Amino acid sequence: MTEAKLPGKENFSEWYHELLKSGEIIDVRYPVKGMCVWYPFGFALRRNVYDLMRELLDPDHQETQFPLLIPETEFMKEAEHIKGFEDEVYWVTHGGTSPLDIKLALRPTSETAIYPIFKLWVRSHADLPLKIYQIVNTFRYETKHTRPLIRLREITSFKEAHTVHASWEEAAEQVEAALTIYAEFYRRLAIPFLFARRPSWDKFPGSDYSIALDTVMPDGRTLQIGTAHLLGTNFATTYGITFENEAGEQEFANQTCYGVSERCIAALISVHGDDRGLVLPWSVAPVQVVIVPILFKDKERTLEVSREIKAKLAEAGIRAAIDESDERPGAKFYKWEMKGVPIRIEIGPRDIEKGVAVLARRDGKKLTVPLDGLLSSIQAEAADLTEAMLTKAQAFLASKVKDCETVEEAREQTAAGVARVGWCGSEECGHWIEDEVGAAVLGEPWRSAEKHERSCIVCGAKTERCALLARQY
RNA sequence: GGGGCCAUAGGGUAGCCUGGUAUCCUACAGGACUGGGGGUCCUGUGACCGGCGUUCAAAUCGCCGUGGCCCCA
Repeated sequence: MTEAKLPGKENFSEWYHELLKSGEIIDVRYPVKGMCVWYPFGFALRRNVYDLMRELLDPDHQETQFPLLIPETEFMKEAEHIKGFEDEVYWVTHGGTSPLDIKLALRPTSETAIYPIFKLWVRSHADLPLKIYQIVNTFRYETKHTRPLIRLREITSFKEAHTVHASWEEAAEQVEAALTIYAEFYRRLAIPFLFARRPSWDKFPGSDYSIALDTVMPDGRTLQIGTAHLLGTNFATTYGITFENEAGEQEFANQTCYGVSERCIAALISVHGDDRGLVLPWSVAPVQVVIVPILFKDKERTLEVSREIKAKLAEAGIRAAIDESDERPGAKFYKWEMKGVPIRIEIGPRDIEKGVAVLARRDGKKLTVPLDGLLSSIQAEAADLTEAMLTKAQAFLASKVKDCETVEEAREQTAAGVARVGWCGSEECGHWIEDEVGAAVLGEPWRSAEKHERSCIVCGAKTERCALLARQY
């Protein structure tokens, strides 16, 4: 079944590409640059992950969907926003053979599709706050190298939320609420990350400020896996989103937007995977338990017991599968390990005689458990496994972030990790750092408790501020 | 933005320099024996990225396109 072994994870790029294929996540062979196909198994994983996202958003947001095409006239309204995206927009210029009067953009993100409608939906303070989200595909004509799930021309799974508020302060609170939701989302996926306030030159075009979540990939480069933007009244002014306040006056609304894309899946795969393949958290694994019957002697009896176990697990809401194929047991073990299944149950004639089963965790631990306590054993091991994954991932991230005092040190550190350096916060010093260190300024840590006196690595000014530096995907 | 490498069955490859019959592994299909960590044997299916050019003849040489990977900024 599963063919070639994976290259070692230390060879990250090769490992990642091979795993997408062998783990049946993404088929990269679609003949358009930067556009990939979800295998059914990968799509099942995607669905579970996005169901989790919905679960977290739905209490306070409404899901919706806006069109893919945006008329040029709307798209071109917000000057700063256009500047940020115009080089990477796909345009629809023809309907059949007739040129269109007004070109249509394939959304690179949906602000300019949504906000003209927000203008209609928002009339009075009673309509606020308005909080919606959609999970859609977006298109960006990337000129750099595309990478499956990481840098795409068609982003297939962009979860974007858009909110409207009466005041700037309330919008800023919403940004914090969004970050809290994302933190919980990634906690459940056992993916640790860093919050950073993006530097002014890297904020979302048209925003007041942007907060990002970055995780650290196995090679030490960072991956942005979520952003939240305080838009203030910038777009509201452009699109005329006003509301009547309690005093009866028309006022511009304050807005936020925040998004997560399938990069969350890239992170999931990269952070947890090992040399044997995917390692998926229990909460989102398409197959949580695989039962491998050991078929010799009384095959029918073994299959019968296996099916009973599967039925019992399914009844408890566990996604279980039996591998009844004609492979040898060893081949099945490798196959399902490649697919990241958290728990495997081996059951053969000898176990049935003794009333037990062998339970093997994806992290290698193996134990024999009695059949009548199987369900609770699985639940306990699943919880422990998830905890172990998070602990391991956190330790890795912690090992990849270091305080640096000098440019040389920072340069060395960012070769395979994240450097934290004193930074006065000026744009001039920021650019200097990027040039000299040869890494990007991710921004200033956000929600970080620890503050202490430093000096700017460039100008030497005393400051409590600092910057996170890294090579980015 | 700059530079390099590459494209041969579903996947991985040999052949290309020096033009002529496409190699091996794996996967897949059928069968037999097997079965607690990638089984064995038999039989079979399946490929030269696209276009143009050079040539008696192109996987091989040239040009263009498309797609992929890596490095640097």
